[in-house]
Amino acid sequence: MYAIVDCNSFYCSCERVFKPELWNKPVVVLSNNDGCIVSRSDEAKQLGVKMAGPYFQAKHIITKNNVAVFSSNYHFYGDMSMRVMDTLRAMVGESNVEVYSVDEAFLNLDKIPFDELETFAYTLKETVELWTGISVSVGVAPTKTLAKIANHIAKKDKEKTKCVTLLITEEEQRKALQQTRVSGIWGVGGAYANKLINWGITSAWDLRNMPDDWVHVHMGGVVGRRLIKELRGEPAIIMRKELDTKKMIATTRMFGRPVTELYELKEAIATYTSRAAEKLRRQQCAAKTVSVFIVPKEESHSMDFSHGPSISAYATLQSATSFTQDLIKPAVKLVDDIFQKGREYKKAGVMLSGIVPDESIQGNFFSAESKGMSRFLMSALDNVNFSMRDDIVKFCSSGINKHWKMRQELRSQRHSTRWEELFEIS
DNA sequence: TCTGGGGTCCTAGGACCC
DNA sequence: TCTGGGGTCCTAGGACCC
Repeated sequence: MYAIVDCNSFYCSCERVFKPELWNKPVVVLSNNDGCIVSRSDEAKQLGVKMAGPYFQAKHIITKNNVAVFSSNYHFYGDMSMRVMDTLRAMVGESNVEVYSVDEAFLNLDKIPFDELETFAYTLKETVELWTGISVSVGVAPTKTLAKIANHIAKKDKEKTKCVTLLITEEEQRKALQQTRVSGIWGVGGAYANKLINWGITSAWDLRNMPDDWVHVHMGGVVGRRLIKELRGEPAIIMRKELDTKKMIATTRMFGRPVTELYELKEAIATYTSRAAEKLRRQQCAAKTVSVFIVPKEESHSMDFSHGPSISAYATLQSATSFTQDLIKPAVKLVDDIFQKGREYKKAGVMLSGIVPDESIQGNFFSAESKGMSRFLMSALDNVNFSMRDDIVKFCSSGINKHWKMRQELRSQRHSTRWEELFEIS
């Protein structure tokens, strides 16, 4: 049996932990650049604030109803997430927890006796809330996909379910699948959902009853086969060892205002490259490919928003590296190649790929002897930036003023990760 | 005026090899 | 006259997730 434990309105719940005056009040948290709404409390949902909708469009509802608004505070949320995950590990053992995202984790419950599953699910929920202040919903089922569906049901009617739903018997599963739209299935996104509905397949139950071969042809081959197996209660997506080494590392940001100058674009790219290189070193890896992209601002009058096409270029390095200076140089050069004078840009990003473990880096016959020094410099840099504050030491090419920096006007205090912002009780 | 920032997996097709 | 079959590796692109 699997459980999925999913934090309720995670970012909002984090903000509330240190602000009891917001309990039972509507709260929303914005994405970077204060662009979209990425977390809503139940009260905000009831007011009609849309998930992932642009902030400016919901502003009238927000001011009218006195909704509390926060910019994202990822240091804080990351720390709270760790506390939740540590609690789960303490309860089922480290090897039975798979952290799936910042606010959810799959648990393997094979060791829990069948008739104790329900009690255990409630204990899980209550313990996390008691130890961290974050409320969670728990879904339990024989496969991960069914557990996700159980979790949705638990969240949908909290009064009735008390945030816990089990889909153990075939009867329970049938009912749950019949009331779930195909678009609500984990693994079915917009494209497949539309396709399925056009075929007359509207509920998860309908999909579950389609032949394997049909699903193979129409839903991405083995991916689709796995999906319907899971819906039928046969585990096909197993617990994964935590992926500690990423295969791709990206740092991308919208700008706070449109950018037109080449030097500003270069500063931004240098800054993002530094951040990406830091992530790379944290997982003790090196990268062989650097790609850079910029997105021009464009007039758009269409209803459904989409970013325009991005302009990108990549460079393959002679040998994989994790040194910031060796990555910034090619990255900034790529900006020269793709920049067009006279255009406005709204977003840029850097991606590192071709990632290999650091110890396996092939020596380059022609590279200078300075490698030891670089390594020393990098670890000094990371230590200072980690212990003091981000970016206190940086490369000059990153710029000093950063007029292009994203907006973040409503960020809360980093109560749990910064001494000078510690929560005070008077 | 104003719309995030990360990631993953799979498939198809081309280049290349023997 | 006539030109195979099987494999690997890489990249681009499409789907998905939160």
